[in-house]
Amino acid sequence: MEPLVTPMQLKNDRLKSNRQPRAPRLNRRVPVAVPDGLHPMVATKLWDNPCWLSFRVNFLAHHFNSPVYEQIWRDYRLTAPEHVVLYAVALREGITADDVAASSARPKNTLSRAVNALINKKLLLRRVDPADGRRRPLFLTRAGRTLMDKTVPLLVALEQDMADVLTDAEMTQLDHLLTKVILNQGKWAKHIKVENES
Amino acid sequence: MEPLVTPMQLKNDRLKSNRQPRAPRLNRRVPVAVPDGLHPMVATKLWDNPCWLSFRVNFLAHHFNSPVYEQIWRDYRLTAPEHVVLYAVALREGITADDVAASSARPKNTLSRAVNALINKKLLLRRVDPADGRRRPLFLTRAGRTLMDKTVPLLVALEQDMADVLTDAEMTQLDHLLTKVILNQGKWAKHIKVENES
DNA sequence: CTCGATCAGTTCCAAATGGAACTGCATCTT
DNA sequence: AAGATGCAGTTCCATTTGGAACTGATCGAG
Repeated sequence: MEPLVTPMQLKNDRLKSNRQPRAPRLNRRVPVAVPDGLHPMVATKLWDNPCWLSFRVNFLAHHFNSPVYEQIWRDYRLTAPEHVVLYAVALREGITADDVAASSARPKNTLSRAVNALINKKLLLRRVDPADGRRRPLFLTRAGRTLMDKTVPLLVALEQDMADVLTDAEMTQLDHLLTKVILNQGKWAKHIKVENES
Repeated sequence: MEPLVTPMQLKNDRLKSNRQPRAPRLNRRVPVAVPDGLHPMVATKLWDNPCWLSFRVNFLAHHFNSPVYEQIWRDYRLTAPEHVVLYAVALREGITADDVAASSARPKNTLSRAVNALINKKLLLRRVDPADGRRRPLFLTRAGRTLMDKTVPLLVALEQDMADVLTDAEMTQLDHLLTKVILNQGKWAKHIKVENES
């Protein structure tokens, strides 16, 4: 019988983990002050976790997405994939469903359904490209544009709340570093699929 | 009839977007060299998008998670939530399913299922905390530990491939900035739910 | 003590999801 | 110019998902 850990012990024991991190690449700096409400397991994943980057990025993505899509559903009855489509078209009219798929985290059949739902709701317009009969470029209707004028400020506001602790210089830094990693994608996305079982 | 946009035009037209960004807070620096394979819509979302942070973070999370979980499924027949649980317990034995839920992006019923599946597969052990009969602390079996010794290096390797473009100083910077934003969570997570319709 | 509040974990079930196969149009090859 | 190949988008359907209600145990107020 090994000793069990109660939440209280967890809270105070954070530093003597019974599992040493493997292959740490960074000099991990535990911050001077750990906020009071921080769940001890979140602290573990922040500072006792070999996957420092993927945890941070996943955590932020989740805690940004879920409240946003919850509110967009409550207030405007749009599902997450529907809003993804609408948002992408708002950024660039005339894109196709495939363009949305390529730049988002959803498979194309999910987006196909979302596009059709939005067309039914009269928020989106689908034409046929006269130059290439396979492509169906998408456009916002007036109602769609009006809707985006309400939801986009919401997203921007949450982003700004999130990034608020950062100085302008830090925001620029963060933008720069994340962009650099994303642009490097071509070099890492392939590494993983090597041992195909087929 | 508005003019339609073909993929070729899209590729070359990236800079004269027909939609001006709203409320830009950063001096967005379009990088000197845009990589060749970059999908034009990804470029739009990078540099013509008021939500610079959430896009980057979502993009990275998705392009990290999906290949990793695909491979873990192929090679070890673990679902994503199962691996999430196993990974969390490997970081800290004796946590409960609730601790995993609090530090991950999954609801607790999904994790409850994953825990039971892992127990069936003899990878996880669930005891009862004698000090508090409600808590069921989780531990790895020997097989579970062996499995993690194989999958964790995989995740670490992909992370390192991702972060490879960054210098050590930049990695430290990025770690620091993301951590800062996460620790600020208490201040932004609440802002959104204000207009409850009930 | 006892009763209501709370908490960890599970079950239920309607809905969303996504891999794979399919349709139909366009382009390439010879 | 006909067949092969490729691409955008859709459909099918088994599986997963996750909100909500529930169970069973502990805690805490009076």
